[in-house]
Amino acid sequence: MGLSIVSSTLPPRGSDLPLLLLLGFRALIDDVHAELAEAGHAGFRPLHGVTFKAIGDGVTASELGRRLGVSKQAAGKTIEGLEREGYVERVSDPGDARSKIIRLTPRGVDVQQQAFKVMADLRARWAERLGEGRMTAIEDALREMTADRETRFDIPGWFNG
Amino acid sequence: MGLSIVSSTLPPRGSDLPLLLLLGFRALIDDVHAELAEAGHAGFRPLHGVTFKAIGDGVTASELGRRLGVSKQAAGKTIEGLEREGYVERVSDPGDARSKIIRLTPRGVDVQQQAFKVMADLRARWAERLGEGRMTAIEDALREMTADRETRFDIPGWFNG
DNA sequence: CACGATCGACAACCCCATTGTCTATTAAGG
DNA sequence: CCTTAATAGACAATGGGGTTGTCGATCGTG
Repeated sequence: MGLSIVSSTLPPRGSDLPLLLLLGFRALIDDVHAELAEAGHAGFRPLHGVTFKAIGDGVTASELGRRLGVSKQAAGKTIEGLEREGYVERVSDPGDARSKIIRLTPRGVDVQQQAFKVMADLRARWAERLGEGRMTAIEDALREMTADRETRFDIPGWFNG
Repeated sequence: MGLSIVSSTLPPRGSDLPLLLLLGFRALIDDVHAELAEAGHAGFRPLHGVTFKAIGDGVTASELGRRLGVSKQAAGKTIEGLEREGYVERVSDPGDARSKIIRLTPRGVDVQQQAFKVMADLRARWAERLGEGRMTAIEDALREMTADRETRFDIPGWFNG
């Protein structure tokens, strides 16, 4: 009875690397958003972060949908939410009367800058604990192992299937 | 014009650690599921993997809902899907007439074993490329930095908000 | 200037998760 | 025992978020 925690299907040694990467990612993201919440951006979610990355310097709703792996209508809904909270705005494209360009507002840029700063701070804290050598070794290793992969932003659809 | 790729809000050095961890995680998971698809488990999604982890050696629908951070009804729906594909089964709890225990079928155990094996293989491939020393250094570092965090399974709700 | 493609808006639909309610069962205490 | 509070799972009603489909306006190309 007391051994019920020992599964009949023991995972082999070395199979926990994905979990470790996920845990590390989550730890950082959680810390970032805890800080953002204190800075007056409590409604800002991890998903918004990748949306910001997908927006970049400005995109149309259609293009954003493609990048996020959802329909343009779904992207439009996401935009509405961010617009309501004052993070993004939609302006007419002077070069294309059909398009409206979605871009970050000053408030949106502010969150992004703060997020970047917190991430850098957290990275520094990790480096302090691990040593700068080990820290850069990890980053270099991850860069090397993911060099052939393109950065994709369709996280929810990818994970949930 | 040619510089439009340079954003006006440059991310500071070191702020890409979360992205690197996410990319590494995704790379591994994508490779795992590519292999699983070839082994006759094409319908098996990343979300199913964390569900399996949450199921462990057997849980009730209510407990599974709590672990996944969703309602017990939502957990029930997820179970229905996995049941339909033959990965899990629900058996009456001999010790509690109210409960039905959800647990992996032999087919479910098979996917899990294969997934574990592929993960270990991928880890070995990484180690081959990076050197065993750097590989274990990464794992140790990640374990150290996430030691105080508990493993949670509420990924979708956590990320999407 | 004609034609096909694309943008965004609008509408209808659907899936999934949520809350609320119900019955059966369990566990704890008088 | 017997009462009472808590919990498991089934069922129903609701709502949000996503999808497809359609439309007029605009762009690009030949």
